Amino acid sequence: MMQEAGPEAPSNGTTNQNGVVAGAEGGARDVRAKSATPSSDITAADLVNFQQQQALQVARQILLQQQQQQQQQSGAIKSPKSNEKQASLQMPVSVAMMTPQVITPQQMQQILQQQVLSPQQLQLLLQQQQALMLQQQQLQDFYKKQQEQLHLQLFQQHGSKQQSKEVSAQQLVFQQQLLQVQQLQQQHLLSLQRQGLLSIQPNQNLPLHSLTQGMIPAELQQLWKEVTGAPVKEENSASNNGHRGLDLTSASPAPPKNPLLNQHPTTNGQYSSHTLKRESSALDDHSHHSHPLYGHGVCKWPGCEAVFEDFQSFLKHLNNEHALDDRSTAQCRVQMQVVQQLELQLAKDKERLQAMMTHLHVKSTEPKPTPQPLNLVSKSVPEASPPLSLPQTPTTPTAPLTPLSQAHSVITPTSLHTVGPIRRRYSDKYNMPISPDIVQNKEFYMNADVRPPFTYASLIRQAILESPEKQLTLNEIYNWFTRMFAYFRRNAATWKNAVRHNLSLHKCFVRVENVKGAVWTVDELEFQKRRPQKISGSPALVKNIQTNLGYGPALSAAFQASMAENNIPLYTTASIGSPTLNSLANAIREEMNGAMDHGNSNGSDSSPGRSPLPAITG
DNA sequence: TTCGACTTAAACATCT
DNA sequence: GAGATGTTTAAGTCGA
Repeated sequence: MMQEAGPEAPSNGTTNQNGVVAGAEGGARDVRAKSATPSSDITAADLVNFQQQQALQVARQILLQQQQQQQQQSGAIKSPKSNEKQASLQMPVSVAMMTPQVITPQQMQQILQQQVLSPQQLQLLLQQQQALMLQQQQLQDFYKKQQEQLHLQLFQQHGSKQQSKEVSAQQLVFQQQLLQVQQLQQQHLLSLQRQGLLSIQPNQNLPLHSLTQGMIPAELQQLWKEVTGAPVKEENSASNNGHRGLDLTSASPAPPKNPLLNQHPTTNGQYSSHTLKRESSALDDHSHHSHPLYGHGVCKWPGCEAVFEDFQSFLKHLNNEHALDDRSTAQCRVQMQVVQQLELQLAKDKERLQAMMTHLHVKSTEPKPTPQPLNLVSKSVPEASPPLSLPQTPTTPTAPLTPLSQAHSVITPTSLHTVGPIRRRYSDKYNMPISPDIVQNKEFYMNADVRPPFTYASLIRQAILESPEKQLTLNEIYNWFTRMFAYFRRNAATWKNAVRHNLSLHKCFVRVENVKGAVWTVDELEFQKRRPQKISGSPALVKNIQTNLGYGPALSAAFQASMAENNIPLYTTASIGSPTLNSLANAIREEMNGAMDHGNSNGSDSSPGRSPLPAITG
């Protein structure tokens, strides 16, 4: 009846094994570019150069337009001489634009913000800003010149009325244009402020630190002290113009002292931009109090920790104390640096983890340079050892490495990432109890959609043995599977059928009629019987196992020695953060113990909880 | 190449 | 009748 044929049931277990490893390996080899990003390449000197070039272009354009307009408006008045005079204005203006004096607070703020802007954003803003500044400057200069010229003409010609009117009209036009440009600039500034890209008023002072792109931790600390402890120096608005003369090229033309801080400027820029936008949106939404800067009645602004009774008070405080000023901006930058540092650290650790996993994977897929301990041990050893195959989803960093032993046979370039049913090779023969691995990787198997590297028979047996009465109904076995393994929460049609099939197939599973219906139990003797006869029973078997299985004498000795320590240092060290390796050690122990058990006695149960170590070490 | 273990799919019977 | 349970067969993979 195909009662369990589900949509997910694959027609062939090998269909979904294709090419996953390549991607994973590619990911593992995802070497992050350490080189400077475009943004980090932009130094203050570059900015100045860029500004100069932009200024030249814009100035020429503006002058050209102005000249054309002037020619149109007062063509009769203009003599070739005056045109020459106008043309001669280009030079001083352009030169003037090249001087640092034209760097306004806005521009400086742009530079300050450069680390949080993408290069594209930066260019765009700079262009806009520069164009507006230039327009204004040009108009002012031009207006000045026009006035001078006007006076000259008036003096020379003693002012014919008509000319005077035309000149007045010219003046009016220029004044209007000047006003227009000023308005545009105001709008531009407003828009910048709205976007959170500009945080200070034109006359506000800028901390010199802000001009440095890369900051070493000491600088960060110093800056943090300044911005959190020292009062804000925003009073020198008048003398602030002194910063106009600030030589940016000397301010921070040097490359970042700490290259790490500038590795992801683009990302950083996006982040900061998003953060600011998010904050503004959060501020807009006063209904919810899950403000990231507000928690447990405390302002979480770095270095603040002010206590508030309600959210509204906090919001007021936030708007008043942490408004858009240079102090807040600097604090924000510091916080960004902190985050960036953490992200870098995380990236490093991720990379390290990837390298570790890649290394282990490569090792496991190597032809056979190293012995294949567990797998082969269990193979020749009789039943019970749970096959230890590597989980097929390296994408999950927490993938237990326990199954290393079998990895060489299970992990293949095409199968490594397979999540669906695959034809895995369990070279062991249920030799060992799987409980240590399952227990220690419980969390992993419960959450990761990874096929457990154990045979159905092993799992069924484990489920039954874990039950208080050592017996389970079929449904309870199902439940155990789904409870213990995320993988079995899907593909039910496949694995449930397999479970039933295994229950019926293996004699070790005995169906018992119970009051609550039919339950399944494990016949351990039958389970043990399934082990190859040639192995069981002889102490020499173990040696045979170890040698046959690739355990050289030295390795065997070393292995047993390490086992004697009961901790298996090699693995326990690595398993500090990874229960998998720890379970690998347990599995090895189990494997070895299983072999010894069968070598020494037949009755030994391989159930979890026993202490296999003495069997090996003596 | 053969064999055994294992997985998967499927058909079928029985029971609830 | 539908679904769950249980049995059996067949085909295929894999390692020894």
